[in-house]
Amino acid sequence: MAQKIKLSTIAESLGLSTATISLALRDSPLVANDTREKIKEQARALGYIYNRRAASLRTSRSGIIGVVVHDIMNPFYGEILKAIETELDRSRHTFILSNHYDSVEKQRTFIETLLQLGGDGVIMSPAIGTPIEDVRLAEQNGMPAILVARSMEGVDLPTYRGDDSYGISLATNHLIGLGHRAIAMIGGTDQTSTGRDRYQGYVDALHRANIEVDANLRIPGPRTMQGGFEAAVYFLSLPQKPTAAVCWNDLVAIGLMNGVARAGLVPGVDISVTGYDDLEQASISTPSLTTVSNGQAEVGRLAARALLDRLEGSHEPDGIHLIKPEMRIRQSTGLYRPRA
Amino acid sequence: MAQKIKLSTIAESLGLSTATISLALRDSPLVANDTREKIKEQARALGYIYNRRAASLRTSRSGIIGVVVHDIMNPFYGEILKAIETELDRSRHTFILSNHYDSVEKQRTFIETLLQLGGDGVIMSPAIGTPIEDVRLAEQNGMPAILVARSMEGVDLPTYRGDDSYGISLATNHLIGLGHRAIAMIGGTDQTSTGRDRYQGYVDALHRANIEVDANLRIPGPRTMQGGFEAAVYFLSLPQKPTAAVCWNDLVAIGLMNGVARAGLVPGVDISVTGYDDLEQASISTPSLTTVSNGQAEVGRLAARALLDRLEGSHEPDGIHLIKPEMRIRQSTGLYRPRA
DNA sequence: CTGAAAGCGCTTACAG
DNA sequence: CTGAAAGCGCTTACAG
Repeated sequence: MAQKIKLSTIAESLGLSTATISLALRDSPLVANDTREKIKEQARALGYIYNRRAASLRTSRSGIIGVVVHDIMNPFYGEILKAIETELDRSRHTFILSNHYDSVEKQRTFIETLLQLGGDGVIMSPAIGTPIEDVRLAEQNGMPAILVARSMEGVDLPTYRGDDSYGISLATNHLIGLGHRAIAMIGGTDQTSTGRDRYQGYVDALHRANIEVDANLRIPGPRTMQGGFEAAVYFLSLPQKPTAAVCWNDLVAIGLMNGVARAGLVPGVDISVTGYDDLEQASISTPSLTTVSNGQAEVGRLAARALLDRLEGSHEPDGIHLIKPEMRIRQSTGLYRPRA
Repeated sequence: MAQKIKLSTIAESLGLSTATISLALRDSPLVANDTREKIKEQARALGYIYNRRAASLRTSRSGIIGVVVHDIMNPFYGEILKAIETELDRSRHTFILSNHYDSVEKQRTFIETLLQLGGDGVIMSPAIGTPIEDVRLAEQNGMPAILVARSMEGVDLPTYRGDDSYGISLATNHLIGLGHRAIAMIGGTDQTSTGRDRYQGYVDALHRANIEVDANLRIPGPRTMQGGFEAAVYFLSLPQKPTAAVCWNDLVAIGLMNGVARAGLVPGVDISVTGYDDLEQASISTPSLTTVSNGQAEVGRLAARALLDRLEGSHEPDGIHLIKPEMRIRQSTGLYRPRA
């Protein structure tokens, strides 16, 4: 590797000062047009690489934004990230990504690393059990935080997520409308706000239809395709003989349908199944999945915008911003028919 | 936010010099045990945050490693990334991730950003059409590059990927062994080394079995579940009435099976389908997918190790390191039976 | 075992 | 419109 090119290299080669070079490269109107062009030309010719660390040490702005979610391999988060990426790209921010796999430790390490790098802000879907201090750590060191997909009690941060309780009630009502009565709820956990809200939405919908809530019809836990697949056997063996399942998300629903099919029953005919999220693969599963659109793209876009606005000084109101979910009716749900 | 705590803050509060503080925090043996403990204690008490930008400006090592692949939402890359993450985590490196979506521009912007941040190295799955200069740009500025999943002609970089030609021949031979003769190849592109190698492996396997290669049985393009799903109609309408399909990857295969099922045929019985990659979802699709394990985890792990080794000065040999693929036989392939 | 001083490569008032 | 100088917060020889 050749001699390192820096501002002073360019300055000397042109007989100017580093101040002028610096200003020119950042398109300051303080530099004459001719000079600016000459400087940019020379920078290109020499293969100059801007040293952001030096700049950011001086300005205390790094252009780095951190994003930490449960698992980027989960397409639900993937779709949120894609929207965030699109939004940040156009503002020339670099984003640093991490999974926390619901480990509070891993999440804290990430926040600390981000602070060390001088991150300008962080978008997070907080890990289960995140202590308030960990979020405060960011804020107190001048790094604003925005929450996505999950809320946190006791902090007043801008939070963008779907209206889970309403969304799950759409799915539950849809099944009730088709004549189902023994409706199981599969997946999710009480440890997240999302989990509690969805279960509550399901319970409320049943109540409104005067259907007794049977706690044994709740199968908590599964959040993945594998989880849904494995839950199928247990689901089918329930003595209540449920004819429908409200699933935690599309992955669980698709896994469950595969499990049901493997057991010789036909999903959408013998067993009605709803998903949640409306992932890209929901419409092409077999049968195509009736689900609830959860507005991931909107969540990501709004969260990124909110953070960028904050960095520019304009202060969006704090608190929870709920995205309205929408029903997507496809082939995985059908009229009630009793189990053989 | 309170007063910024820096080394000198700690130094003054303890009546020591910043040099001592710096050494103590990094566990230098030059500092007495008692002093070190006192310093660490005080750093914690004051809520000191290490400024990596300042340190890296001085040492010209940032602890940042960049990773750029086609699309992190594709589980194939997701599995590679997960392995890289695991490996880098234990060496306390931060990794910056980006998709290039096969845009050479986006990829170059990423490399430039990484250089500006003083990245220590980069792991990349090069975008289609990547010019050699873009990779050289990294190397010439002291940022070693490692390639994964795709090779590049004309550069002598360490490259980790599966043996595609051999892998696809395993799948093709398996179908031939079941009695299939009209075997289509669905998906992929001649624009990547992987695409060319896989097609070649398929052609070679047919030749070896004295089966004439029919160019019309190749349906290039699809790389996603959606793509496989959409290809199903065309595939089923081919006048050669193929009874089997070697798919570009698991996603295409699963999409195709869904499309085949939607058309009223039974995948694994009427139409045999093989995938590639052995993603987690391959074993739980309906029917479970016969596929080729592509060693993603191994690719990611080895690539990360190779980069870390290089950063520590030991020089692994350059060139292509092929991971041996393995056949996974499941339910999506069955004995030949003529199409109705 | 600890300290004083220089320097990493920028940007930003301040002069002119 | 351009330049000289200070300083961002570290680390690293060099002294003692």
